[in-house]
Amino acid sequence: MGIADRRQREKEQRKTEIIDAAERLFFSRSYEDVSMEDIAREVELNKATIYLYFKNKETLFATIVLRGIQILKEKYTECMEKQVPGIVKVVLMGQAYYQYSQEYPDYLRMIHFYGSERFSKENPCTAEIGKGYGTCRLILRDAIQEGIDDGTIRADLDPFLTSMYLMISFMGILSMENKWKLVIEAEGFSYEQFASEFFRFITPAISSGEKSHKMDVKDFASSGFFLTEPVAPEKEKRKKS
Amino acid sequence: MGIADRRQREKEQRKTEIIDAAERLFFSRSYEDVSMEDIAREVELNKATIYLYFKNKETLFATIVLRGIQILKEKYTECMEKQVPGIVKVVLMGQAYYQYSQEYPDYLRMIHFYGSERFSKENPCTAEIGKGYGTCRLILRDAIQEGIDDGTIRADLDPFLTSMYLMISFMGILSMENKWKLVIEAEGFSYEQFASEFFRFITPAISSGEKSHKMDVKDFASSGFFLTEPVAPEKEKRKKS
DNA sequence: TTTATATTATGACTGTTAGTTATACGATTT
DNA sequence: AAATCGTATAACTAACAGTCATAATATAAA
Repeated sequence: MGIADRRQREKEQRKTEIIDAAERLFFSRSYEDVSMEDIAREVELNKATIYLYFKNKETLFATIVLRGIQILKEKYTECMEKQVPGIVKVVLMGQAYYQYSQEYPDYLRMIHFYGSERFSKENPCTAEIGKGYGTCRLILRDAIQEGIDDGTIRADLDPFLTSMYLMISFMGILSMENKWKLVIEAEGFSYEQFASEFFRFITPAISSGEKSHKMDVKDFASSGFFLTEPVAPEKEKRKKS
Repeated sequence: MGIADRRQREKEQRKTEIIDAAERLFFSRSYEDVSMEDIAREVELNKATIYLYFKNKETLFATIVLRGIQILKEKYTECMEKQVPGIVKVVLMGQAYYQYSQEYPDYLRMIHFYGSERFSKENPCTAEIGKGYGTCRLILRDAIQEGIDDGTIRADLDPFLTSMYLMISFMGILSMENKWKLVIEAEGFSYEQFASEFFRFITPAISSGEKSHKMDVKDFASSGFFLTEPVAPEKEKRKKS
C-alpha cells in the first residue's frame, strides 16, 4: 500500500521535473526552437522517457500554459472578492491582467501562442485551457452584472457581450507588448501609460455616467486606482511621470 | 531588349503562379500542414525551383499575407474618402474590417497567423507587413483627428492611443470568430450581432456626447449604419432578426 | 550552322526533429 | 532464486525545410 503510494508520488514528481525543465526552456526560447531532445537533456532523461509522461510536445506545452491560466484565475477571483462597486471590480480586473503581463510575461506569451492555431482542438488540454479562460470571463461577467445592479454600469449593456469585448480588448492590448512597444515608445508613451490610458478610454463605454463616471475621475484617479496619471492630448505632456 | 523584357515578364508570371498555387493550399490548410513539396506538386514544378523564386517558406507565406493587407488598406482608404463626420468614418472602418473578415476569411486568418510569433522579424516581408498594417492604423488615426476637429469625437482623446485601442479591438473581435463562434451562438447571438453590437458598445467611449452620440442612436441605427438592430439586454430578444 | 554562355529546372542529397519500438534494467513479488 | 511489472533507453522511422551538383533549354557569338 505504502509502496504503491510512494511510486505514485515519485511518478508525479518526475512529471513535475519534466514540466519544470520544459518551462525553463520554453520561457527562454520559442516553441519551435525547443526540441524534445533539448528538454530531455535539461531534465537528464532520454527523450523517449518524456513520451511515457506526455502524449506529445503539444501536451507538454499545454500543461505549462495551464499553470499560467491558473494564476490568472486566482488574480481574477481576488478582484471579485474586493468590497467595491461593480465598475471598480471591472477596472481592477483589467489592471490585474496588466500586472499579470508584467509579473508573468512568459506565461502570457505562451498562453497567446497556444491560442494562435496550430494546436489541435482535439487535445483535451485545449478544452481545459479554454475552460480556464472561460472562467476568467465569467468572473468578469459577474462583476459587470454587479455594476449594473449597483448602478455604476450602464444598465442597457449585455453582461455577456460586454465581458467578451473587455476580455478581447485586455488580451489584445497586452499581447501586443513585444510587437508594438517600439511604436508606442516612439510616440512618447511608456507601455504602462499605454495600458493605463486604455482604462480611462474604455470607462465611458461601460460607465452609467451617473455614480460611476464621476467616481473614476475624482476619487480614483488621485488614489492610485489608475496605474498612471492621465495623458493630455498634447504630445509635450506624454513623458512618463 | 524585347527579349529581356519578355523573360522578365515570364519570370514574374512564374512567380505569380507559385503564389497562386501556394495561396490555394494555405487557404485550405494550415501553415504546418502545407509542405513545400505540396506547393511544388500544385504548381507542377520541382521543389528546388520554388527556392529560385522565394528565399524560404516563410517569405512565400508572407507574400500572400501582403496581398491580404493590400486589400484591407484599400477598404480603409475608401472609408476615409466618404463625406461624413469623423466618428462615422471610424465606425465605417470598423465595419469595413468586419466585412473584410467575411469576404476574405482566409486572408484574415493568414494575417493573424503571421502576427503570432514564429516568423522571423529580420525577414524584410515582416517589416513590409507591419508597415501595411501601420498604414491602416494611420488612416484610422486621421479619421479620429477629423472627428475631434468636427466635434463628433471626445476632444480629450489622444488620436494615436485611440487608434491603437480601436485597431486592437477590431483585430481581437474578428480574430476570435473561429474560436468563440460556438460560445457566442450558445448565448443566443449570431457573430454578426456580436460584431455589430461592439460598435454600439464602443461608441460612447469615443463620442463627444454632444453632436455624435445622439446622431448614432437616432439617425444611424435605423438607417443601416449599424450592421444589425440593437440587442436588448434580455435574452429573449437576442434572436437574429 | 555550330559553338559558347547564361538562365532556369531538377533529382538526389543533408540535417533536423517528432514520435515509435524493441530491448534492457531494476525494484517488487512469488 | 525466479517471475513479474513498471520504468528507462538506444536505435530506429518518417517527414520536412532547405541545398547542391548537374542537366536541360534558350539566347548570343562564332
